[in-house]
Amino acid sequence: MKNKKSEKKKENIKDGLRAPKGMHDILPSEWPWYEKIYSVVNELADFYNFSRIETPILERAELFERGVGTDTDIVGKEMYFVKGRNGDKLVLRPEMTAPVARAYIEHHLGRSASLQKFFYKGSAFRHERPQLGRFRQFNQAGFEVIGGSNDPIYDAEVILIFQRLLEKLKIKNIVLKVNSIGCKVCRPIYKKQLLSYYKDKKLCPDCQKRIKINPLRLLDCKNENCVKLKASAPNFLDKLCAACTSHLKGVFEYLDELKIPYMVDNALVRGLDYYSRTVFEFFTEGAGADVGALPAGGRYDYLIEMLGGRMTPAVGGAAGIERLIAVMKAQDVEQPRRSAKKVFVMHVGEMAKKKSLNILEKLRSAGISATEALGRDSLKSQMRLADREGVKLALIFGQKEIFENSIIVRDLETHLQESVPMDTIVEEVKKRLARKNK
RNA sequence: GUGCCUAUAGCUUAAUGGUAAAGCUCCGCUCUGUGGCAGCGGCUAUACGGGUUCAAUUCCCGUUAGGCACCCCA
Repeated sequence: MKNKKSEKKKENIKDGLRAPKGMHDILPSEWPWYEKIYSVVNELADFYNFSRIETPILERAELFERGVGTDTDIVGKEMYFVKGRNGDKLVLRPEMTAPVARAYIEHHLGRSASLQKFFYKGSAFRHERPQLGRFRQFNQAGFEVIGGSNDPIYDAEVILIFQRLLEKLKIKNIVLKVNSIGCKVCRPIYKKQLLSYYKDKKLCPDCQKRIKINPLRLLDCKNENCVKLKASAPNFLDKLCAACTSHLKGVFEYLDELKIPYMVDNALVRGLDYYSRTVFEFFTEGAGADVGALPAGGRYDYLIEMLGGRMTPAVGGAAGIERLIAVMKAQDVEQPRRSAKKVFVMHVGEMAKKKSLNILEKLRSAGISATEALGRDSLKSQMRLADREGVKLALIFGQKEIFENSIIVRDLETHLQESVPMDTIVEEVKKRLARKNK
């Protein structure tokens, strides 16, 4: 029925050799989206004076166990383990804040300046079921402010940067949710109150787990019954200690000053152990893909200490690149385009083909990005390709031009062409390219 | 990890219990002297395994992969 060849082919490609689940090739057609986002991130980092930091993709498992917490899903069930030859327990980083904190301690970065601002871009890995805007390998860009004081103005600054990021990417219908999850003084007290409130209530199976692991999570259960219970549960915002209350108030004041709209959401609870006080998440509302949290983050005043450093206040957040792209696509943000080559060198005949190599190099060394189709001999097909790529100028070179030591410069937009001396080619091309930009 | 849905060419889609059609793309030619077009020709598919059947791409089961929701999160 079927030939053996095709069966063999199938086994190889369709089964064994595809990319691992939840991990994707970023193909040339996708790169303009990434590049657009990264260029905005770089620009913001520059404007707001954040310096780039890059940490290894592998870290010791212990870093996340201590920093993020073994009870969290991320660390408890989603880490990829990598065996070191010497028995080291390494993991693919599931997030980037703990590694940055580790680097901060390890290199005594707090010594060179009391306040440090970092940004990073890179992949993180979590073994979870892939979904819209959620992958096992995903890319994040984050901003962290470490050291200095715990002034709420830094919380506001981090939020501001992500607000600007979303604006610059033309993402609409942004909703910013802000909450405080207290500090080590008031959180335990609140947890106790929450537990005693829920103690004899009937909970959904999920919440029965939550109450053991992270009682704060009870507040964002979607189960109908649990939602009802929540209504009369104690509200953390009423129970914050004085210091946390005034800190949160400070954040609100700065956000007001910056005219950044936000809503207080006392059900907003971040999953990682290191957060304290301010937590925030951006969402999109209504039209557009619901891909969960967009940029999100919060304050983590205890993390550095938990990792063995000295008590150091810090606040930061991260954005998932793939989620931003998913939302941009869903909201019909215009696809960023790879900038087209401006100049196409065309040849007619063998001799011209050979000589056009030098013409190309001459242009390139003058800083002009030039392309060609030296594999095609028909001028028509070269023109067709140039047209498809949106090239501005065609330089046509054949027998006649070799003889005259000239070259034809054709403007593919105006359809006008003229023959110019070969020696002036760089100037002529520059002149014409500049003309377009006025 | 739990649940639901899906699987036909590179892409998008069609059809059928009797092995498949089209558009776009790609390749070649017309075409070594002028582009967006055209003409002609070409490559490539029923995810995998099993079952029912004279016959399965079609019906059933399993696997795998993908999608979506939950959980959680960027």
